[in-house]
Amino acid sequence: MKIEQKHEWVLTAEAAIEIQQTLRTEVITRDRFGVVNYVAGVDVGFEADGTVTRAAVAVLSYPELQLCDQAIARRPTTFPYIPGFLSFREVPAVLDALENVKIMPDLLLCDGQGIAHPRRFGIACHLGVLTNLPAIGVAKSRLIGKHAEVPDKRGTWEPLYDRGETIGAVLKTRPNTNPLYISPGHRISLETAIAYVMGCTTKYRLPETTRFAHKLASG
DNA sequence: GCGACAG
DNA sequence: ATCTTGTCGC
Repeated sequence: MKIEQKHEWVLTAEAAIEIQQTLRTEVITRDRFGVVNYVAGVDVGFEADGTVTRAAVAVLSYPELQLCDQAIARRPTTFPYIPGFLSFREVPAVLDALENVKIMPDLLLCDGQGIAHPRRFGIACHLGVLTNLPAIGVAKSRLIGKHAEVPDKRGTWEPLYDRGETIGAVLKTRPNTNPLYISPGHRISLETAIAYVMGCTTKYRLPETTRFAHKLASG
């Protein structure tokens, strides 16, 4: 897959904010996709004291969740971890990995937030807009927003609010474990995003897509 | 000014 | 993210 380069990756914090505010206007939070035959999990790890970024993409069949394709890419780390700017650190390597995938996924499950972000442009939005693929933000912890406590039962969820709007959902994918923070990344609604995350999750807290991608990105 | 803060 | 064994709880 060829990916259009919409902007530079070597930037100042001010330039990064400008890019987020520009690209956020392209984010679509309604369902704009057809049949989903393949879902992909995306994850990133680091090597050599963090100087090398390693991205992994795992493509699974849906709804069977069998691993069908995978790709890994390495790239020098050029951006530090700053809350609110995670995509500038991880996306370049992920795009490299996506270009090496043979089976193009119909949906992306990303580690991190979608619109549940200070400027409504988390890593799932950034990846979705640059690839034009439907994307969901699946985070293991909260970046922003408030929510009620989630009942301890698989499948239950509570809305995540910020500044008067619903920006995501706090979803219990498994009893006795911390919930996941789900938010639309691109071309998908919150309700549909929740349904697909549940559809990709079996007996563990994390979706199978994320679990496969994590194995690849870690060793 | 004082905390909070995806991976 | 990463450094890392055993251990607590369903």
